[in-house]
Amino acid sequence: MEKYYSKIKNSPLFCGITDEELERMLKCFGGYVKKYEDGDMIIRQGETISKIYLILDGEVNIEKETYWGRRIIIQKLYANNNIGLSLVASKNVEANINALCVGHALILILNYDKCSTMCQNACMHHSVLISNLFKILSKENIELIEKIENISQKTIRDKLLTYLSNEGQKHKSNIFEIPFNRQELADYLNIDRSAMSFELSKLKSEGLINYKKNKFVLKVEI
Amino acid sequence: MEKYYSKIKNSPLFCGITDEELERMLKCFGGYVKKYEDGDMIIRQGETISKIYLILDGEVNIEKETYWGRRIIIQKLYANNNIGLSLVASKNVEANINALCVGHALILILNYDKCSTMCQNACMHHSVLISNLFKILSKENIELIEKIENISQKTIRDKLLTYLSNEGQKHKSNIFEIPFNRQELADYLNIDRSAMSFELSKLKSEGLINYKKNKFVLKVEI
DNA sequence: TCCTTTTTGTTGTAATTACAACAGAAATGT
DNA sequence: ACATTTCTGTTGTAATTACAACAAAAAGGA
Repeated sequence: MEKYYSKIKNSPLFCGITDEELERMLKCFGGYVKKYEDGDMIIRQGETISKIYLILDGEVNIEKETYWGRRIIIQKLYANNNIGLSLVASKNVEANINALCVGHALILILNYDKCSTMCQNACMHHSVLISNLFKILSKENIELIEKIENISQKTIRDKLLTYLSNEGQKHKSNIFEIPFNRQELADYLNIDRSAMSFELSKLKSEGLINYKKNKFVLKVEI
Repeated sequence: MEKYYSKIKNSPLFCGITDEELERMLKCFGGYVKKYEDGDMIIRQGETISKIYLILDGEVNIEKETYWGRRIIIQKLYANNNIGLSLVASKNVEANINALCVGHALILILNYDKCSTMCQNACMHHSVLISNLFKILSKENIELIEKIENISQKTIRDKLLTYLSNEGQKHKSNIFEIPFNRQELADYLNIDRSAMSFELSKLKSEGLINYKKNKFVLKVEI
């Protein structure tokens, strides 16, 4: 557990909390680290969630399956991100997503019930933590709206250009790597993979973008 | 101002806060009520937001305009909802949406800066408020994911069925009113209005749904 | 009431997409 | 290095959609 302290300390979740406080809080919240392997379900649609999941290492896809069996990728999460945070606030809310491990991952798991009841008045750190939770959810909210913008474009071309432009702005650069392979990107943008590949080629041949595997270059201002 | 107290008191934002506390907090946060008319911009894309907006009465559309000039309706908000809450957490974040008044609306406006600095240690209500903020954002998060589910369906038919099914579940009934007119619903689901009308007619003729104006009846389990 | 405006429904056509099937490239394991 | 598997790109066709143009219905105002 101790070997993860530095990682945990630097997460937005524990931002503004000192080392000794952190140690006490982790005990208080029954914190432990769990390993997941490729394909493992960390959160399953329909479950009731009362734990806070913090990714220490690895990659997690937030997905949904349609009634007709198609996969929707809502977002991809990395180290320092929380999984399903919006589900712990209200008890009796069923998870509306699946959280799937991609490759190996290390997840810190905290008991939010203990966090919210035992510390309500006792811990002065509780207010720092809940303030952090608010900030984290705010960021996630903004990212979800960005995703809505991406997939709300009319054509495959517009979806790609909007997505790539947004990624460029996030990286503050015209050169960046995207976190998806082609099939994942298609499932994220809700389009057919082969049609997407075709459109990417077209954009490349027109000189608007360049790419090799996951590395993209934007040659235009959108 | 006093005449709005009962409305304000019953909002999720001030849940768990007593009457006297509320009065003190409203003064402390420089709270005031502002009237908006149809088409007024409450929040404009690109602005930096440092105020909390609480809808006391009326209807507000959260929208985005695409690069190509098309309207995207992200969500429709009503009394007791907050506008752009995710924007106040981090200063220097530019609004990624427009908030437009639909018809008349009454909005309570609070100064979040005062709320977060002055009360950091002084007010014990601050922690209640920030806990409420977390819960509100959680709910919004879940709704955004639901919207993503709706618009991620492949065909117009699937989008309509998914949307109507989700609305039915929310109302816990097969009979319910939707908050959108046809054009708004099309802009919410990112589809063409006329094509949507055509598909609605088809669903009605097939006996899967029934509707008249905004009142819908689901005749199947989805 | 009548007229005007707004909203909703209908239809045909051009554009776009999904899908399937396959080829080529890259990655992986032995 | 080779075989195998996974990932990416290409193409043709059927299905779906956007768009425009218009008709019908409903709502609102004088």
